[in-house]
Amino acid sequence: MPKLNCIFGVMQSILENIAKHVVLTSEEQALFLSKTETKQFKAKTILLSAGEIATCTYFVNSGILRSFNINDNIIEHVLHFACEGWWIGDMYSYISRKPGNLFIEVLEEAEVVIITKENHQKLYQEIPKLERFFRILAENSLVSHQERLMDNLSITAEERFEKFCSKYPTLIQRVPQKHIASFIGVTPEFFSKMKARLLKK
Amino acid sequence: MPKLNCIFGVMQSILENIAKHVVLTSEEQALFLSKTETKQFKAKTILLSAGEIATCTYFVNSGILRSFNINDNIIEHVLHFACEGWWIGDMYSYISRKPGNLFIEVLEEAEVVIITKENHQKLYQEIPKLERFFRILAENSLVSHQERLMDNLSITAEERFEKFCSKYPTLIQRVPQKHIASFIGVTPEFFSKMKARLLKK
DNA sequence: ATAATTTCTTAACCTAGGTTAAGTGCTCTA
DNA sequence: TAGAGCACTTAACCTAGGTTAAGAAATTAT
Repeated sequence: MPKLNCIFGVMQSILENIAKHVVLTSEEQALFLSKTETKQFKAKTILLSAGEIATCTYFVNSGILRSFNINDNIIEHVLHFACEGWWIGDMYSYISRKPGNLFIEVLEEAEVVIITKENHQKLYQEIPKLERFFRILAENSLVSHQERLMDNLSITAEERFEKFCSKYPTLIQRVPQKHIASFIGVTPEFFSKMKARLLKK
Repeated sequence: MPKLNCIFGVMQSILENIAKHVVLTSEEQALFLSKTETKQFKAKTILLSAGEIATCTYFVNSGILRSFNINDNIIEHVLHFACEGWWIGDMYSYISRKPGNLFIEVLEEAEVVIITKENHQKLYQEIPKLERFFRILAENSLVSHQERLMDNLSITAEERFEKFCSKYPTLIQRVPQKHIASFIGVTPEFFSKMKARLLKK
């Protein structure tokens, strides 16, 4: 595996991601990178478990992660997928410093940029522009959660599935369909039934 | 109606709200207030309609507003309530500058602090600390939307109602129950049935 | 390759919550 | 103070999606 390429890829990618919303000088870029750590994880690795306090935020350079919770009936619910160029974490636990409800798991071997809460806060002090970046990130995420919330209330599972397909076409091939079912808000059995119904058309 | 008291109340309130997360000098406070406008609205006033571009964000000093959308079947879905000390708006439309899907309506006569997008952006330039404030606001809002999303997938309408009651005890007395039904994600008829069932216990 | 484990499918049956409709209050407004 | 809307309730009936269970297919590990 061409490690150097990967590392290079990562670094570009997270800086590019930031550059979408704020302009950092090259010193600031270097400072930012010095406060991050990049790691490889194999599939099935659990980066965070429910009950733990989330001390890090993750940026995915390659591979796929998911966040999910497990309710009293031992049923998993996928909150989020994150593949190349996406951020993921347990925002509740991260900002409140209380034990969270989310698990974060690697679904497909991944290279992940890790920022600890400590470093994150130092970065806010040293590069105030990052407040703006993470504000915009949170606002965009909020908008997509609002949309998903309304979709769960006002459209059918079939329509949600179609939306998912057009929004995240690559994910369908890459993650087990039971997780997509969960993200959409139906059981794997119903998802399977629904898929068969759609194929007949 | 003691207009001066009201105005004074508003101003305190929004500055107090900001003071929860960032410290402004009194010059900055004055600058902030100079970029806002406070207005009274009667119940049933529509501040924003679906299809329009949201050019303002609202902070509620008194009264109650709600945001909702209307789907193809002419059914309303409440996204949000906002009473004293809450912010409300159509974040999607506001940040994308595209026509939104939300209506914002006054449910109970209200005094509202209005910030236009233009002024908001000037404020970001003149008081960069506000980036931090609105970052934190967006992050908190994100967390509560994530929780609501998971609740809609993993707990029953009855449990959601109980959560609503303990989270927003004052709203139950003040808002027509059909809107609470909608917020929770059930029809008014089912809500009524559920309430009767709960009273028997 | 082969066993072991996941994942996916199918099908019969079940239920939370939706729909329709009719009736009973409210509460504004005239 | 009437009466025109709203807001709420009740009840019969309906359906999207859940549950259970068992087998088939695909992965993964040995």
